[in-house]
Amino acid sequence: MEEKSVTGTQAIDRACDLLVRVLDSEEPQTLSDLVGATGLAKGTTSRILNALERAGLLTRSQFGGFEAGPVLNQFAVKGGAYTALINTVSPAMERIAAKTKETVSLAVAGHDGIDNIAQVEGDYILGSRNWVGQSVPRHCSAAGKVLMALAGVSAPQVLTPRAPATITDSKVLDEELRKVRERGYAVIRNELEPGLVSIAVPVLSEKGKVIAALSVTGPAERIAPENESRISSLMQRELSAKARPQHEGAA
Amino acid sequence: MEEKSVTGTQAIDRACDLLVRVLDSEEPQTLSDLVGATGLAKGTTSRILNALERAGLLTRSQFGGFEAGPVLNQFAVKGGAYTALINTVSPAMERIAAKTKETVSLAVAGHDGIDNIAQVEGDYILGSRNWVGQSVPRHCSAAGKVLMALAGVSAPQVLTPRAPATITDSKVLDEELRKVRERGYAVIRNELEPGLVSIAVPVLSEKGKVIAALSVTGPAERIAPENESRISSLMQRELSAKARPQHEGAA
DNA sequence: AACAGGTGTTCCAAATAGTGAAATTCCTAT
DNA sequence: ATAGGAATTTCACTATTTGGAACACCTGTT
Repeated sequence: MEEKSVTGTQAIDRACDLLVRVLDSEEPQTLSDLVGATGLAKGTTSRILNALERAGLLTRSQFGGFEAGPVLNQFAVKGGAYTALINTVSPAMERIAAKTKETVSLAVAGHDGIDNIAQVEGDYILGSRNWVGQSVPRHCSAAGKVLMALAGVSAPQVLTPRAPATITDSKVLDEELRKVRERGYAVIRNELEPGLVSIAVPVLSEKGKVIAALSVTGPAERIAPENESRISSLMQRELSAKARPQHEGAA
Repeated sequence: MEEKSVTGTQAIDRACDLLVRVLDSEEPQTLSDLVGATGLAKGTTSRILNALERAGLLTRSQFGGFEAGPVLNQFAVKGGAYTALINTVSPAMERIAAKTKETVSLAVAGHDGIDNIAQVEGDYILGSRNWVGQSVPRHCSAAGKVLMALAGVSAPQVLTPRAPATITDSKVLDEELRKVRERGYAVIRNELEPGLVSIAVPVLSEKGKVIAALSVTGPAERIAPENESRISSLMQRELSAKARPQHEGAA
């Protein structure tokens, strides 16, 4: 029940799997954790982890267990590929957060799901917590719908339910994506978590390609269906204002 | 001419090598680049790169060539392991930069060399450029000397010359490290680049372990040998002031 | 001190899985 | 259309990885 038979890389696939597991977990992963999670033989796992450590990709935490190694931490301080995008969009995010008082997030299509790469908190106490560095499924996030509808991101194979209203039928999802293309924005309501509403609009590159999605997230009680359109317009307006130098309204 | 015969991981070692090469280069690396650099067969290289791409560790740049993939970029926005350290030390770095007007850098022992993880620019125009995310050899950097002398970091196998005064004899290096332990700080002068002087002091964890090195770097013309001791004391003072709340001298 | 209990590493024969040279496909430019 | 370069796939061979079990290594316990 895996991919479509790719050969010649068993060992490397296993190594990658282990590496990614370690990177995706908050806690250092011990050998036994990883053996349990992957089902690999203990000896094999040990050998692979040592190879990854030797390459500087992993390191042993002083409390036991493996975590990201010097090469990756060094890569992280360089900033990664998303920095430019984040810097461009964050002024708009600040303005939207100031006006809506809700949490504003920026997301891109990740390897398996939607990756949240930046977030600005709103004023309300009841808001979404910081989920930068986390992934959510494509079919039950507003950003995911935008990226599937407008950026050619493919739909997940299986539409796993996450909340009462999660779309689990691919026909329904197709229709939903059609609506997103029509309106230019996407909404989720009780689809990811009960009571959670999120509205997302596309972020365009200079060449007009959809490269990311910007979303406003808050509780259903504060974001009524009749406000969805207003909020999405606000986001689009602030996004397209990003290029302009700040000389509006002053004097 | 490699390591001491580690077996059972040829494929993984090759994959790691390719991955690290891509991460360490600024430019996307094409298949042929990597074939040339590693000497692997074209088919093998292609297969490995595809496996790394499948895992989300690499991705194909739109201009051709491989670069860091979504999994690693996602890891990078989370911040990596050095963030806490950088946040703790940066106030001291700011103060030192303000007082010395020279560039101040924070470095840790990386996988192969000394990794620069943070930097504060001084006022002078003639200063070191931003080298965050870059590595320098242990034996010809002040931070490297500090970490070798006081943090148990091992000396490089071969002491490659980099500048007129680079230490290339391991006896001399041992003696130099003894001096570093005695004084509590390290200096390089024409050892990394002609005309470049750097003074480094250890950064301690709460438990008193040396975990990083802080250095001041500038041209030989501005940093005379008789000032080395003064500058190192200044750094140590500002570093140890880091814990104190700011209630000194006010009112 | 000796002993569990748990964690990580090394050994080894067996055969699976990776290798590389060459052929093929895929582009892009002319 | 066609040539040229770059990446991928093929395939027979065997070098390389594999996994179970034995071994070492701690850390806390009686």
